[in-house]
Amino acid sequence: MRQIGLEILKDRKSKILSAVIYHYIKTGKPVGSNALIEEYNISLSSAAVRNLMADLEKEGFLSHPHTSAGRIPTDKGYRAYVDTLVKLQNFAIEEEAKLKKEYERKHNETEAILSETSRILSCLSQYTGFVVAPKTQYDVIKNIELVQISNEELLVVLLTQSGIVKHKRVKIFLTQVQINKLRNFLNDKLRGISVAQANKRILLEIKNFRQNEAVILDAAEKIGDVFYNIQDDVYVDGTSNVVTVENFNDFEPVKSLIRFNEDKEKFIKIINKDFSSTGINVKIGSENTLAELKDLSVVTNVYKCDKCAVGVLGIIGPKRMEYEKMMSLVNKVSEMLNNFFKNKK
Amino acid sequence: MRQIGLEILKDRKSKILSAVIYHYIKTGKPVGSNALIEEYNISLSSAAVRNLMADLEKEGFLSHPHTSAGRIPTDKGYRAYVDTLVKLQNFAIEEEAKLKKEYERKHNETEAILSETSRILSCLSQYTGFVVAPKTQYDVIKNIELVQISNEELLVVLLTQSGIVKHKRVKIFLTQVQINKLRNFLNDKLRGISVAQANKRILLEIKNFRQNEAVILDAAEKIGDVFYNIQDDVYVDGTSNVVTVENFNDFEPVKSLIRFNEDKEKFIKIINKDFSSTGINVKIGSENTLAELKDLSVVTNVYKCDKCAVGVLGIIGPKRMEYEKMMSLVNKVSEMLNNFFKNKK
DNA sequence: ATTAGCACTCTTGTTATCTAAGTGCCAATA
DNA sequence: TATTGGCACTTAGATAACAAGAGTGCTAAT
Repeated sequence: MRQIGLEILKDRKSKILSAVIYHYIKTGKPVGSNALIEEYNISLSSAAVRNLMADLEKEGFLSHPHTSAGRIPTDKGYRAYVDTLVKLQNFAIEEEAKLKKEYERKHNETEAILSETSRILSCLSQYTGFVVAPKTQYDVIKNIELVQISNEELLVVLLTQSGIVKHKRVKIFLTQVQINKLRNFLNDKLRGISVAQANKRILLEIKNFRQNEAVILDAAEKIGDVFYNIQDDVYVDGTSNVVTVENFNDFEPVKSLIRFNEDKEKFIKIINKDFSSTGINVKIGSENTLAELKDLSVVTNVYKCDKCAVGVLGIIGPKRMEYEKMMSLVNKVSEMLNNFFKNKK
Repeated sequence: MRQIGLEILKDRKSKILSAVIYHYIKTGKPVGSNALIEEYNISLSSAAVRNLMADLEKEGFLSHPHTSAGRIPTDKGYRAYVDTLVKLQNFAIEEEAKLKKEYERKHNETEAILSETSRILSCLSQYTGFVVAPKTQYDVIKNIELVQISNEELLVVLLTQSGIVKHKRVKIFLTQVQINKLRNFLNDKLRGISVAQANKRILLEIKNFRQNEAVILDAAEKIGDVFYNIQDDVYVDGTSNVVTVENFNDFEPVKSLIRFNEDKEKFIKIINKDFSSTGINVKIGSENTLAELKDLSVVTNVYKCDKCAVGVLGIIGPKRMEYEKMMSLVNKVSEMLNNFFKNKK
């Protein structure tokens, strides 16, 4: 982890850096020395400020679009800003109340809550909001239901602790009596354990239960495979918010963002890989492993369900975002989602 | 319905119109009189062509970006082109084979097929492809499964003829014995009828079955409500394809297209309203009721499942699209989806 | 009816010029 | 020695002038 603290940035310098970034985020235009001393009470001459900015540029925190332009932050600059200069804001009381109400309104369907949460994130941030569903692999099995839907296909319906319902067809044919036996067997043996463990457990139990009908055990084995191939969902909202001339002036970053959004599988993989550490997580521009995100910043947090199954939520926006606000927002919303799942138990 | 046939366009004129639109679609630049006589074998002078183009402009088929520019088609021009001048092309044999293979590969999960179909549409068109799932209201009930998931919530799982699985939580608590009775009751009475009729049928049957336990009948009534509020799904792919400088040079149409895609409910409503007539359907620019689509063209066709439950599929692209190709594509893909559902029965 | 020819219009690209913003550096200063 | 005022220098961006090119509309001739 990079450690760029106030320690190594002399006090005055860090004040300049902070002011430059703050101002750039507000205006989107390169910040000159005069603009700085006018708008922030800096008791220095413009020349002194220029010297300091030149230093900050040498150290890699700021850069120059061209010789005669003001300074703009580099990714390293944003990073220092986020690491040391940002304080989480308190939420406006009205907004928090509004949020709470939203969650109380429809509290039954987990999927609806997740989708609503991504909408809330996008609305309040004015950027792209997303919620990756609790990782099914770490989720706990609550119930398994079986329905014969044709003479060659059985529908397996899985309900997890976090309230998510998944279903999959499997090539199996059984009589009603056999289905009942299998259902009891599966629920008996798998209820309460994680989805990831399910397959192993089935194989284990099959060994112990040789007295059961072979057909049923074969079917159980087949169903075991289902648990490996469960695709998690992701809810994305507000992509159009990011599409503005203000944020970008050519189509490429926009295109790649949309493409990223459309490829759910990739989305989930990347998000889970890069953003699964606990606590608020910020990746700025090139810090993102994915080329599609190199002109964007991502702010995330994990949320927990039953202390083990976890999901990730967050926002994606331009690098020039109000980090304080966004981090506070993501923090608050993940808290609320935690609460939702806590009450669910 | 507009009727702009060859009847009212004198033969030579319609040839000019056709050539102008064809050329504009290819190049994207206003078409001048010289370009026309050079590239298409028109045995007229440029002046004569100019006169004809002036006529076509007066009649509203062409327009002028500015005095000294060539002509571009109006929406009315495109309409005439599509209505009278387009012939469906045959599909390249390799492409058709590729398509067929795709459908044979994964033929079990209906949802997967629909999602795959939207991907195929987007890939082959290079625009946005979409598939609206078969209208659940017109779909036929195949099976209803019930799972008590807590001491206040019952999960209702609905499987339809077209292979789509829907689930919803309902505030009901029953014993296992009661659940079994209710399940039998529901499947007995509802299997084979359409989702739209389900609620009415339940109410009817409740009257006839007063001997049953009141708790169960109350639950059945509650479940009846579920059938009213089923949200259909829509699968969209390739939105990023439409986002190019070639198609647009400002962000607004792109933004509104993305926003439209994100609001599934609105999407489905509009598509169902405007595109549910059978046969290939084309709406050009301002012919779309939705402002978001006024700079785009939409090509759709319906697909049938079991002769009654129907869905819509199609593509959304710039007005300047190759209509022949797109209409042929949509036609072919809807045919294949029809086949998929026919084999399913 | 069709065409050749020409004046006219408008876009596009190029070049030159000017202005404003902002830097970098240096000599003066407290 | 740290800070400051001053000044030369650089660059983007705006504006205007100009030429070239494309294409039209109209008219007179065929």
